[in-house]
Amino acid sequence: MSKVKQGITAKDVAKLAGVSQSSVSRVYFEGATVSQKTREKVLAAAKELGYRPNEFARSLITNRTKIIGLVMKGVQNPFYPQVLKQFTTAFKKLGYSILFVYTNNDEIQKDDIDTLLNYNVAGVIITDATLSLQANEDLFNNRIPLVLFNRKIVGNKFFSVCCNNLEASKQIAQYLLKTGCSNMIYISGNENTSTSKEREKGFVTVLEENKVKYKKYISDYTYEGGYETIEEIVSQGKIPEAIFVANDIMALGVIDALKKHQISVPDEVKVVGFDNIEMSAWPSYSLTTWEQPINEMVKRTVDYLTAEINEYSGFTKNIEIDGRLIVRNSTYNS
Amino acid sequence: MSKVKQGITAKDVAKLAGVSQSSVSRVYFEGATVSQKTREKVLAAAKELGYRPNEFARSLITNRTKIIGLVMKGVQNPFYPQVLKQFTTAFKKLGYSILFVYTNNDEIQKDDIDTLLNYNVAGVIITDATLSLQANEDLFNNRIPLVLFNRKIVGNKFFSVCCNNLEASKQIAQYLLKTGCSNMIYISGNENTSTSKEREKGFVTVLEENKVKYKKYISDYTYEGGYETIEEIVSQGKIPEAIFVANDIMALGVIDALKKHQISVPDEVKVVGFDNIEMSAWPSYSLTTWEQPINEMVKRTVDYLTAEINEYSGFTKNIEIDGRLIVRNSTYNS
DNA sequence: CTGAAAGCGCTTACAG
DNA sequence: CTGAAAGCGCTTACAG
Repeated sequence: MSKVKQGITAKDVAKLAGVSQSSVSRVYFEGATVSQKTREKVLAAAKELGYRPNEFARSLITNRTKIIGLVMKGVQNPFYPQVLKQFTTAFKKLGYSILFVYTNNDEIQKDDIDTLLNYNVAGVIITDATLSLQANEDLFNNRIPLVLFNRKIVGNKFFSVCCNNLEASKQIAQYLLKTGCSNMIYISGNENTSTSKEREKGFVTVLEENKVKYKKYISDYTYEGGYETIEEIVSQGKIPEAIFVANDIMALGVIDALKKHQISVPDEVKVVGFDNIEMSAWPSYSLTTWEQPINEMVKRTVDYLTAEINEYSGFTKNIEIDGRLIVRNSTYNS
Repeated sequence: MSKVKQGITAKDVAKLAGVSQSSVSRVYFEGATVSQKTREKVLAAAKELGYRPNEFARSLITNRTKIIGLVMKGVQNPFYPQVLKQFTTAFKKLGYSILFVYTNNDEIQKDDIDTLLNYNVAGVIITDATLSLQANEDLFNNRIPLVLFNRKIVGNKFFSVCCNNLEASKQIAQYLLKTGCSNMIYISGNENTSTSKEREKGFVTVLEENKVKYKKYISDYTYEGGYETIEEIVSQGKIPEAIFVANDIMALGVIDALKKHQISVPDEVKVVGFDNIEMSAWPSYSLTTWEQPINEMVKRTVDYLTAEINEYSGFTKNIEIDGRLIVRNSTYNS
């Protein structure tokens, strides 16, 4: 335990600048008033000494931090690193840092949140998971605003930001109907996720209205899951005319498995994904998909959190943002 | 600014438990001695009140934190999310949290590091970038241990952890020679990176020893970069017998571009990548590549940092860990 | 083993 | 606009 004190404090700067420690503090505290002269003297002294205000002392008094806790599960799905990048960039501009928590749980538990509470984070984002009652209570009691990103919980007890999954999957069904398909399959993600449920619901609703046959296969939002589902479908000899896959990364597995069995996409089977991850545009896949409006989703999340940090209201709502269909070769032979 | 004090402090717990505030502190401070009776009384009271030690007050005194700063550039390359996941998991077990910094710079600047210094992080990892002199000086002056992960700077002034890029690329060259190729291309990543330089050097050294013709194309470690480089090569009519691509994500772009021009892999051109990202195993690519031993690389990084945190020595070394060649269909038609 | 007290480096009323 | 002083919630010598 040899860490030595850096030892340059506001006191040191004050001495060198010939002002009080309070004045030094005021220079670094947004909103405080200092004369131009004092400011200059302080900044000069600070620069000479290499002064840096201690965030911990600061937070101890203000009981506020400039840290946002970001809890993420699916780092394996390229959609989420993109989300991570955007959140980091957006919050950096606002002077916030990201405390990153990786989790394996579909439902965030108390101990995943504990770290964040210990650091008294200003806000929490959970990107692809929900959270346990206890975990939520801990956040609530500490008045820490929370956003569920790309997940929602039934009811209006959380602020969530998703794309409009229901409407999106309806439009996907309508698009596939228009291309003349009449025998379809839905491949789900993890069944307990709101995204998979809603994408199923929208899709199925339209198919049933149009009296079109469909079948559902349960998978898990991974490439391997998509791949193996096709193996199962092929082994049962139940190749449909179109497959709606609950996310892109699974859809890539679906396409690769179909290729392996020399089932032509889109001639024999049309495939539609969801997310518009970078890879869906790669020529090996050229996947028709639904673009999630990440920019807008991130913006809404950031706006809500900064507002709640500024003045806590506990306001909750399920925000849904429209995306758009991106047609590529997996449904349309150009 | 309506955030209300949670207000449950060691003092409150002390009152309820009928002990002094110091005793409460001792229960939560590892290494302090408390009697079993006191401990029980304190824990009971703490549980009743929902007490949680304030990390900021703690860090203010100890001048140490349980935070590791992780600076990452290439979140778009699937190699790095995997690295992020492993670091988060490893440090969580040790009670450390990750402060995540995303950067666009190949060379980390002072202001990227500033946040980390403000939070007095216990250690810093930079995964795919180097750092400016000033940034390094700031870390050094504050005795904050640093690891360059998957990058190194010439000389021995930093602790870096890489795979053995030189040896790996030599073996890749030897492997390609054995398959009978005699006219090769190296597609580089960003030219200022140590990884790209070393992979080039190892590859070229062996080719020159064997008097084999090669050409170098400069690219940028992205899928698009790989794709466009092939467009250039094709337009020049200079298709080689084998291409060594400095990382996998570029190699996928290379394969897709070759496919587009109906140049058969591996029959007409063999392709080798580097990293062994998940996608390289996907059947659409089946890319021969070099497996970076992420587990071991992460372990060595974590071991070094924890040792330096425990007792700072400033010790530096370039650690290089062996990987292995993974042969797939992009070089070998089974 | 335990308590009273000093102090970490700041912010923030309070006077002037 | 500025300074002296109190205090944020802890850890840590120091006595006992």
